[in-house]
Amino acid sequence: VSRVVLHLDLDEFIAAVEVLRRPELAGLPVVVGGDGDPTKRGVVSTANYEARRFGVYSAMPLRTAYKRCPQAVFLQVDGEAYEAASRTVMATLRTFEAVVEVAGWDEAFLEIETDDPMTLADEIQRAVLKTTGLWCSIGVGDNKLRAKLASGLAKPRGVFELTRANWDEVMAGQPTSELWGIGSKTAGKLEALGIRRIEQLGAADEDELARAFGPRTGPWLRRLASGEDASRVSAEPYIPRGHGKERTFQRDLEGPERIRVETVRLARELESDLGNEGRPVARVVVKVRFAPFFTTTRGVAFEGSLEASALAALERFRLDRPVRLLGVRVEFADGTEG
DNA sequence: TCTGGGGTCCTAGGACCC
DNA sequence: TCTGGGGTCCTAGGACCC
Repeated sequence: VSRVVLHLDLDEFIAAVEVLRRPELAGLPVVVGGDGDPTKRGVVSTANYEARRFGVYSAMPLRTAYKRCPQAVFLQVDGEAYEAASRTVMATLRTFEAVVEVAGWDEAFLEIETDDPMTLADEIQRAVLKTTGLWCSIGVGDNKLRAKLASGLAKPRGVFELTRANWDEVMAGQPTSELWGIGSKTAGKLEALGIRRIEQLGAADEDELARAFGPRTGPWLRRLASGEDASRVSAEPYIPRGHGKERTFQRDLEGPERIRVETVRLARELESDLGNEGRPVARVVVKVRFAPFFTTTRGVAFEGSLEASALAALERFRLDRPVRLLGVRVEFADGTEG
């Protein structure tokens, strides 16, 4: 018996939840994002596979999605519905003899003892389908990193095993951006150093990486390329470091007074989100995105009230241009750093 | 009428202290 | 007249992820 790590990832999660409660949408392209109006500012949260065939993907502006697939059904994001579906999925996973780490609405890691992880993964996949009607893909690995990458390779509705044994065969020739944590910026910077494929990153000079990416990130990038990962699956409840609320306005805000009014509104909404949790707030940070798309932040130590602190932070901006987005965020004083 | 909203972690520079 | 080096904390920005 050996310990394995599984990573479960629900397939087209948000779109699948929507189709589940509206069976008449089955087989149609469905795009979930914003308030469901594809002529407004907003992006795609999830497109189902039918919509992806038209080139519609997560994070794409809704207006672009609409151009590519005007016949799609556009739906508003309904966080509570996804939250409820997610809870059922996680409860199903906890019926197995495993350490379960929730890693977002539609993802979880499981650490479990088994001789036959592939069969176990099949069982889990069937159990989730049975209790929720949702399909998932499961990666089997010898650590979290490999399990996570394996679930991507398993999609859709599959199971895939990625361990030290087949790492090179599967990953060595892939572009560095396939790794979890390397996005387009880092991939571009690596390419400028002549590093395109994962095997090249694994063989790269650590000092050169440290110079280009910093003392921790550089060596970490090289470790990623090896597939090694010492982090543990943990069932410990997660303690958030902070909480924020931000809003993109359908029309840019003009003038400091409007901006102040909306900042106060956000601060009050955030306060009500925080409820009576009573966690002490250390800092309040205001984010301003000026038109067309230039973002800066300013923060102050918490003083008096959330509203007063947010206004104090706002005072540190020069509000001489139209504002596209405002955000207010708190950082908790009893955070878990250290 | 490109470019959401919720987060996390790391980096670099300046302040400050010894 | 010239001008150290560590360490830590704070802050804003960047990159990434879902």
